[in-house]
Amino acid sequence: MQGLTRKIVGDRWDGAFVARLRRYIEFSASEINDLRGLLEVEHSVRKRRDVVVEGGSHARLSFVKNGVAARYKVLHNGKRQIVNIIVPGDVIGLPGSFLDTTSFAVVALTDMKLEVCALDDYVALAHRRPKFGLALSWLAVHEATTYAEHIVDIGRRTALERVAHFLLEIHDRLAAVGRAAATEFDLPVSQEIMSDALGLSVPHINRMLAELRESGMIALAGRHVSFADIKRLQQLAHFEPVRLTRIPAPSQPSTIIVPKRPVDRTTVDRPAVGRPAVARHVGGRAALAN
Amino acid sequence: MQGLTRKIVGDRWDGAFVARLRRYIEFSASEINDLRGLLEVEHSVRKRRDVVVEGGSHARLSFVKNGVAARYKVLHNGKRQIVNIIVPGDVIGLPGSFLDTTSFAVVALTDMKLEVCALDDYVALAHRRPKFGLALSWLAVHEATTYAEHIVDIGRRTALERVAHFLLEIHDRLAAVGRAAATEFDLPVSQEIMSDALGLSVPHINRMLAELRESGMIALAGRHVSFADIKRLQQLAHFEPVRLTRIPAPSQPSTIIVPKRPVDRTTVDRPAVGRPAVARHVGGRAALAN
DNA sequence: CCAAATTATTGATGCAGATTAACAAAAAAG
DNA sequence: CTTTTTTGTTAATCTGCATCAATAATTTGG
Repeated sequence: MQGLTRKIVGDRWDGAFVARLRRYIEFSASEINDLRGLLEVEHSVRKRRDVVVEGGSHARLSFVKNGVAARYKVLHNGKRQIVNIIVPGDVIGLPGSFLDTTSFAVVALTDMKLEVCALDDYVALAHRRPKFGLALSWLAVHEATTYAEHIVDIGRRTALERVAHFLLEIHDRLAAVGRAAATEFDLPVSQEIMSDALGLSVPHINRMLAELRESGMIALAGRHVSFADIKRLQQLAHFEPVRLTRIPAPSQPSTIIVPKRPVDRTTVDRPAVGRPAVARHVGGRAALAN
Repeated sequence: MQGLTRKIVGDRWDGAFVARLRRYIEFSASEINDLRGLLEVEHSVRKRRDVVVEGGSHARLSFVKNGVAARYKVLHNGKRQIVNIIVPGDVIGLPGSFLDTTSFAVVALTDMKLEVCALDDYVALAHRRPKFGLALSWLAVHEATTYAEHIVDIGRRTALERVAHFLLEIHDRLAAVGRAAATEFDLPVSQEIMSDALGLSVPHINRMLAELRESGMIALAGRHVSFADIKRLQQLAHFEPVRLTRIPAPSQPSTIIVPKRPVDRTTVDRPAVGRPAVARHVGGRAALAN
């Protein structure tokens, strides 16, 4: 299973996390340096342990250098729902550190290495360097988008589609940080984790994986997954990777007060797509942007 | 149905949206004024129309002054999943304006009034006034948290629990912007919308509502809902409102470079809660924060 | 105020996926 | 290398909710 740990990028001190921020906006060496000043020395979390992100004034952000975790919630009926799988380059503490009544937990699925930073310090940095505040916004929006995709997954996809979508998403996110090859990767989670992430039972996950194998879309060897027919798989799963725009550069660098903008032929209110976007049982194809 | 429109706060020009930002951090009059400078004149969207939020350089943020909308995605199999119900004080365009491949749509469920602002302008403002960048982060984190709750809802709650949770959540969010009384409100959505939000069929939504009524937890008159036994309802739904911390004030106002922090007895790695947090079929109770 | 469209309600039938229960195969631990 | 623990696999049975269908009540719009 250590094919998973194939170290490619992100193991240098400023690896995965800085790379992640640079996906949204460029940072100068001195800016990166300021951020570095906030980071505590590297932390380790062992497999199966909880990653703690206390709220209040002890809130922190943890940047994952290495390893995989799951953010989850347990209901009183004993059922657990995993909300997101966390991979290198992701940030832990994004919902958690901001919540009064703290309600999601994170458990390490493998041994992990983290860079930890006090939220207060990060906010102070953002006051001096606004780009960091914006970068945090983009990070949070990215997170929200991933969650939105998961809602669609669980709410409206069949079991087979869900499993296919899960494989494609995890692969895509690992590949984005150099942890996966083009059409194959080591799945970093057990079927039990998948079941709690997808709202399905373990036996059924197993059957769906078997079905994907039998129908020739994937090949499985232990936890090593290869996409034998990625096109068909993507089509089945209705998969579309999440890609954010970059943070726009400010048109006029600063200080000038922008005048009130005139009304242009804007946004809002338009004929929609022919029929009632809210059709009774079915719906047509999707409408527009958001 | 116009009990819904009981105008309390949020109808003055700087109503719901500014109030929303102030939930996270205090703004001075001059700061608010800068924001005001970016807003285009008020826009209207008619019921059933799509709210357009184009991507790329035409991206915009729309602040809901009035009315209700739904953010959704339609799959190729024709099924629609509503990801979130949008109420006054919410922002439209948070995922949408940041996505390259634009994949979520927003439809107005009632007539709406919006304040629209170009994303580029907002970002430029955030460069001058870092607080706005941070406020956007908090807004996005709030959004992400709501979505996370929806994942749990759809993934692990029974149909009855889901409907109960939906009612409580919408009520809580409406009450937060002065659009609902303490234990009653006008449900701003049809059962069909609920069905697409909760991943259930319309007939089943109907049956679950009937069951909640018969068991004495709610009373229904058309779309007017009263919580007859809110305690029991909350318990059934395992409901916990989303409450974010406020943005911490910077300890040293600015410019001073914060020195590298020493390692304190930190976060991470701890015995977890007794047994394997990842138990086979069930799970124990929740563990820690995030 | 009437016609058309949308929304709510109720019932009968079927299936996707849960549940339970073994057992096999791998990892981990010693 | 052996024991223990975790993970994977398969099968039999049961059920929650979808689906389909039809009708009643509302709302909207001309």
